[in-house]
Amino acid sequence: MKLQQLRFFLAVVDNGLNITAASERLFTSQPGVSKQIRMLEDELGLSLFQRAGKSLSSLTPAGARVADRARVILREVENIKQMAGDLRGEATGQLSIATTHTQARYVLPPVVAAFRRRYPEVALDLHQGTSEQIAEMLAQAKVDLAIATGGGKLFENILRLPAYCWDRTVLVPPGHELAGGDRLTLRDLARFPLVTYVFSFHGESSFKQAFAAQGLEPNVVFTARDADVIKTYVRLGLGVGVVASMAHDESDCADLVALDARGLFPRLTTWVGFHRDRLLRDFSYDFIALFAPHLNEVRIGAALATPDQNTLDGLFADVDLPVRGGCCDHKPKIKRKST
Amino acid sequence: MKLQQLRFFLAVVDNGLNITAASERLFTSQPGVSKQIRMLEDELGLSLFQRAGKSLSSLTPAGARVADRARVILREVENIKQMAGDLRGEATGQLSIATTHTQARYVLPPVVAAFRRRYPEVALDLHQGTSEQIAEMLAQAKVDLAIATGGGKLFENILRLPAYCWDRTVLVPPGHELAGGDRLTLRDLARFPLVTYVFSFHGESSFKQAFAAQGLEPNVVFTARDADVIKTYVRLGLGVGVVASMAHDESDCADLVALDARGLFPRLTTWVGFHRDRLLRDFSYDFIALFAPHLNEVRIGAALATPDQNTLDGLFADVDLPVRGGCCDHKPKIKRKST
DNA sequence: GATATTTACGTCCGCCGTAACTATT
DNA sequence: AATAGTTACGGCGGACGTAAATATC
Repeated sequence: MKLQQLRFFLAVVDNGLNITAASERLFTSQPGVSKQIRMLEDELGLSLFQRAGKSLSSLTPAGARVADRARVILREVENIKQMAGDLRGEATGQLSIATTHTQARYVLPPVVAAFRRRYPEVALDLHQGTSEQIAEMLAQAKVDLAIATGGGKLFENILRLPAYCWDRTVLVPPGHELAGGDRLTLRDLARFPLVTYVFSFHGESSFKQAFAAQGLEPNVVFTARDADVIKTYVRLGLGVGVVASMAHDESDCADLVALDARGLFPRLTTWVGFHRDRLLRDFSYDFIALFAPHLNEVRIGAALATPDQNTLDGLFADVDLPVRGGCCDHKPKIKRKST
Repeated sequence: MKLQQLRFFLAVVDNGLNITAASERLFTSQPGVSKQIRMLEDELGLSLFQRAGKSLSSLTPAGARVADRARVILREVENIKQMAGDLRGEATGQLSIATTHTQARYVLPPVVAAFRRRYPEVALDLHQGTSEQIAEMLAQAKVDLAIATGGGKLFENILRLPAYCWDRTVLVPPGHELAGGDRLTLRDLARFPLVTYVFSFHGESSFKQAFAAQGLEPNVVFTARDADVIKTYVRLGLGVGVVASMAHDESDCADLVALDARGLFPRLTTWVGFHRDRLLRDFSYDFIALFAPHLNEVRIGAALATPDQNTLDGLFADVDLPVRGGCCDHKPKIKRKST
């Protein structure tokens, strides 16, 4: 058994059982892939694929089990290579991060800037996408880290570490009836056409739930993937904007009025996540620490030692997660232990 | 990186950093091993060994970490091969078991006989040794299963499944003062010279503790590794024998009197254990089930899913472990659930 | 007929083993 | 001197790529 045989085999599995596609991704010839797979099958003495004539129609049960094990092997090979880079003391390499527009546009810029200063030799790839796309990229190991909010079942086998919390902020044009009024209520909001994020599977559904809990039905007239688009339409007077608190910054103050919506909607937690079994480069952990200083080596080590995501909360009991918002950022602080 | 390079590397590590010894074990030439290791080091860009001139003096920290990962890889390769044997539906192969004399001589014979009837094509290797030797063989993956009693820290990373319980039996020659007397006490035993097992690190120390708890000091005049030797000396009138209850069978009744020692010493549990991460052949699980019928696929699966040996007890809460003794064997039974 | 896989075959890299050499005791 | 490891080198197997054949749609 050769590592290459396993690599070829998995490439075929991951490319819809298409040997030609797999060979192209592997930058090798198609007959070579075909042959190595036959040789692997011969050595193991079993068929990995169900064949319909010449083409592969499906994985056999045996093939599926071999594929699972093969993934472990190739992951560990990858881990050794990553480790070697760190042990050589090199600060070169690549760090790929999947995240949402809000993070990439409003939260990560200073983090990325600091990271690039510290690691000028590391190529940083920021992949932007929906929760589903982020989960997909992480599952396929196309990215090292994910930074997102909510997500529930999408992120199985992913270690998610809480980074910070945020609320929503309501944006209206200057002079709008809601501007300068009393403390905002959901009832107020329900009276106006709303402009907010596209509803995805993840936490955003809490938007509608908050209204429903008070017997209200929000009048959402327009949704967009990112806050910049939402703001544009709010400026046009199309409606009242509801965005993530981080998405409101000083530059908006000129022509938009931000209203505090804390308490109206449930507070959300943005996390940074990665595959439990994939070893990250040292600089990746540094990136995480730059992004969320409480996520230091010790805490991440403890989190990795916790087998289950659900029992992880206790680890962060002593951390007062920072709450981020355009005008009220504050640094994370560690709770004093109650005596 | 090639699997062979990892294999060569680990062989050197496991042979006292002696390349020649490693090459012999690998049935290949010494320069080949030397070269492949250099190539692995070149590819990873780091030294795996600390070299003193030409010879290897120690593993570098990097080498140690690579070795750990490499072991995972080769173990998974091994697992794939084992799995292939099962998936082919073959009932051929090898099953190596490390165990103690008592098990091999008194407990396993009927199990082995039944196993051999069912799997005539499987070569069964029984390796007999002390607890320490058994732990060693299991740790080095020289055996698939271990069957032993006690052992505490010796068996880290080993999944130990309780198989049955046993007490000690006291053996005396016919006509001995203790024969036919009242219920035996430790005080009685302490009055006579005793013949029992060699004290090892494991549960046997409970022997002395039982006496010490009553302020008694046993007079052990002779110790042996196995019950047959002990019986021989008891027959010679050298002293009173204290053996595992399984070690007394009908053939002894002619010239030895067995006295029930239940309650005098703590009850011991014999377990069957194997490496958590090593995949066993199907017939190995069948062997376990033959040995301890309550250790069926479901329970072993549940035990494998339990990350920690210490939290494993709950899994067997509903099992009434059989107690084995020369004259009072009984089958395991499942406790009725209390309503 | 277009697409996809296997078979066939020639090239070349790289692994292996022998032999000679070097360092260490 | 004996033991252990590296360097040198020739043989050979096997991996790869091109080209042709074959099966599938």
